[in-house]
Amino acid sequence: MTEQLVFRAIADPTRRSIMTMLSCGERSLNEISAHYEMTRPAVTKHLKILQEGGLIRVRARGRERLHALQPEALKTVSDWVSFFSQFWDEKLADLKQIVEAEDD
Amino acid sequence: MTEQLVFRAIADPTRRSIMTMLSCGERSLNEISAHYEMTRPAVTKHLKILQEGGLIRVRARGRERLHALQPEALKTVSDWVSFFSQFWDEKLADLKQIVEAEDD
DNA sequence: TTGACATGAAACTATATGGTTTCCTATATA
DNA sequence: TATATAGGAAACCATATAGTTTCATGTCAA
Repeated sequence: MTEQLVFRAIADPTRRSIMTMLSCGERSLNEISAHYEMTRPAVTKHLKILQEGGLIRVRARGRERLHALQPEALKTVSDWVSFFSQFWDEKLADLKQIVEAEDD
Repeated sequence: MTEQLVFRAIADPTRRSIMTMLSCGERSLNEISAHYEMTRPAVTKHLKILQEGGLIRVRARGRERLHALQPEALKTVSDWVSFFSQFWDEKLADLKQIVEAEDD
């Protein structure tokens, strides 16, 4: 099941931080790893897990690999949380239903 | 940071399954572990991690320990996802802002 | 075309995680 | 009070995870 790959991907704080960074635009591996204490291969592994969860996509530009956010994968998480949100925010749940109905 | 404990708690499929089960009402350890192949001590560990994430609360009733869902802890996740949802669902993000503004 | 640069890959390590078995304690009840 | 029941605790195990170092490969640019 792919759902698990998303939850696994967002479970690590470094990976969530990378996602935030990529929300500003695509970045090369070097640009990303410059922001962390860990080595480049360590960041590469995080990027691979993000990719497996469908949260980023990668494209080559010359010798660089540019990583871009693919936030639609978070719909999986959003939907899962929404089920429980009915227990703490009826209003939000209702509005969400309205919004989703409009998409039909 | 407590945020990490929530993401850690929901990272495991068994724990997410337990949360779904508890959405129907509080359950004792025996009732919960009856639904899984694993042993009782294994379920106990999952419940402890859910508790550390603030996702469930536990109370004693005689020799039983009743576990109840505390879904408000998922607001942490909801807020985090909402930041990214602006990139894939502007309408939902807008409505969410309206809802939250009403709470002031 | 040679060197510098961006990345990939492999081998290794330490710790976290998810599970087990065994035994102990507390409570309810025949 | 003796016994069954609900759960806690400790010791242990296998695998996954997060990191490292070292070396190889492909591409740009002087």
